[in-house]
Amino acid sequence: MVVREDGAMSSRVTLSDVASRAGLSVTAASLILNGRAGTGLSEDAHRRVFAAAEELGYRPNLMARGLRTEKSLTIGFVSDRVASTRYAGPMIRGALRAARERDHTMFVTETEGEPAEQDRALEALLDRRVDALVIATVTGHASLPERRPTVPVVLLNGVSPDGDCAAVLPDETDGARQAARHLLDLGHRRVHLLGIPAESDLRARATVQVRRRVESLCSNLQEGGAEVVRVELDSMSWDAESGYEAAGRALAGSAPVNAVVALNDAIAAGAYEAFREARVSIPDDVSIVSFDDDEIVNFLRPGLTTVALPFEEMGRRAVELALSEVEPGEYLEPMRLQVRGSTKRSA
Amino acid sequence: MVVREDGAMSSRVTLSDVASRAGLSVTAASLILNGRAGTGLSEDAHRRVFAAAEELGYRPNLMARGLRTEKSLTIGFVSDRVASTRYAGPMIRGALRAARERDHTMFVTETEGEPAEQDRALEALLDRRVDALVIATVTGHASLPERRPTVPVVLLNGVSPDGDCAAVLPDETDGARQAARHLLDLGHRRVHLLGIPAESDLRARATVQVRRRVESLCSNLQEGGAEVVRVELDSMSWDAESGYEAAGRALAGSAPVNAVVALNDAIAAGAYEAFREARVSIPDDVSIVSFDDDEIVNFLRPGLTTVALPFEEMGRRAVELALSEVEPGEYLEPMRLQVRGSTKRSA
DNA sequence: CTGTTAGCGCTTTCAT
DNA sequence: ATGAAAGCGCTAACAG
Repeated sequence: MVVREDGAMSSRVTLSDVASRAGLSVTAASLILNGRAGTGLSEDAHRRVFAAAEELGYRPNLMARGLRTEKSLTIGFVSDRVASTRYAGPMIRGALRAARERDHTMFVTETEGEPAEQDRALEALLDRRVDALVIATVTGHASLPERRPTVPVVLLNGVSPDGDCAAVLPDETDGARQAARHLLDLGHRRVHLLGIPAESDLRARATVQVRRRVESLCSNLQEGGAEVVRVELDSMSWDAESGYEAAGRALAGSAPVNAVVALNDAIAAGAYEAFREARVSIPDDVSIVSFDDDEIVNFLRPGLTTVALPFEEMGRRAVELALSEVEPGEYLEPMRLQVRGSTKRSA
Repeated sequence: MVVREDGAMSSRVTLSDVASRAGLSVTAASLILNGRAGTGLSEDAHRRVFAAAEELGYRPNLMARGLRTEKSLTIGFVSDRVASTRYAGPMIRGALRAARERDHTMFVTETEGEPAEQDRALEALLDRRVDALVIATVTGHASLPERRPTVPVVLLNGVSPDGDCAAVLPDETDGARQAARHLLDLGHRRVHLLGIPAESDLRARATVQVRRRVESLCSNLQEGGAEVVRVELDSMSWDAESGYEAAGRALAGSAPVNAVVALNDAIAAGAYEAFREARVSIPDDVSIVSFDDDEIVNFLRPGLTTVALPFEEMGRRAVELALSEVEPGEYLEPMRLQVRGSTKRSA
């Protein structure tokens, strides 16, 4: 078929090349290279096969193997905009690490939020016989295709409408508890919540993550005896612009602003700006804690105390669960409070 | 083999299922579904095959096809830390889009800068018979394995030591020219360069991109009749911290600071902070232009005028080149000056 | 202890 | 105008 032994015209070394060089059948070579136990093949045969494989630089053709074994050693990672946003990196990194540790390679696709794109992506992945699927979302709203894939599926940072799918989520309830506890421990008894969605939005549009964050924040602060001042946002988007605006409104309000929980880091960044302009010092005049531990906090002075989203661990977890064909249900990953310079004991 | 026709126990619909339902041979079914021209198969046969495929929900097994055709319709994307950094998103996104348009699915791997990891990743990808490889770097230093892969390879944002490989790079020379031109056009005749590497570093450690950026900046400014003040960084890293420090040093220097080029956005962000503290107004007292158009510029006020790195286009380009088996050489992607509020006509 | 044989699902000559 | 048969590279019964 192909001129071998000297590289000339050789396309790629195949198992039968190894076998013939070792003077054995392909079967024997296969058994030995796959370390199959209980096949009484001689020590010598082992040596010869390994030597031949080594010398020839043999590498198995995983498409061929997969065709036979029904295992491709690949996993599919489908995301809405994960590859694009700041949040994305850590999720993908965690997933990649977990996949690599298990000798799997990961396909990454991005659907840009289009459900039709998601269907296409899933088809493409299934056509390539991925062993498992991770469906990630940054918006928090996951959707599954009508016809359920035949391979294990794990949702990453989102829940399925029907909930009959494994879903990896941050433990927002506990994360928010930590934020509340932190301010209470510092002696604060009045807390402005920056970026609370309107009640109607909270019920209708907010993700379950946000809902839990808000609820846990309120209940923990109130139980701790603190007054809670809700400051809603003008726009629905949690960005620096609206954080700036909301903080300004808070300062103009009747209740003095001494402690603030920003619903995410971008809002906090905007609030920093507003406080600076108003000559309100962080943390002397006001303590501020927020959520995410976004990369942008590196640009804030003083350092922002924030509850980190455990995206990397989540990504890793999702792959682990997917490859172990786990049962449906929620898998919560702990959030961790990062204490930095923006919070201080109440005067 | 498998009970079909009613879904019970069926693993997945195969081409022979389609063929038998259409009352034809697999050959015919294959020919028809692949739209092979010149095979005089009847109109009716076509109809029956398409109908059968549709009804059964047939999807080809791409591993099987690939085994036969030696084409996997996949491409491998190997990166040092692309999936983790802010720069990464756009590169991956561009690559993903280009791949999708060409019906390819993309494997993504991350080597975390370890050469050994890169070798492992390349092996894994080659074992899965990717049709092409894109090797991306954010550090700008690409390295290729000893034994060159047999599939087309394109370097993304890096050059190979030996240069005998296609490489996609930003057109730094022209980007820097635009930045210089912009300040000159605004009437500035003294420009502080923030973040210039020391001469020795520039020669030894800097990437070709940085070298071109610096050289083009200097030569264009000088040709335009401007005085150039080089402000080096304390540390080698281009971050906000060192930008802050360097800007402070510039202000303390003898030459008044009226126009600044920061070598990247992070440095610019640090400079913003230093200027603010020194009560130096941007853009009234000082104009500032930088490079990258990083996401962080969203948090800066006034908006930062910056020369955008065309990462998305570069990612797209790399995939396009890889799939068209292009020749070695440099492929430059144009950079674009984004004018925002940080630059103003010289007083 | 080792080899023969039969596929995995697909494409592709080559016959008919 | 259609089908039989071979084979991509691998694994896994089943015989010797």
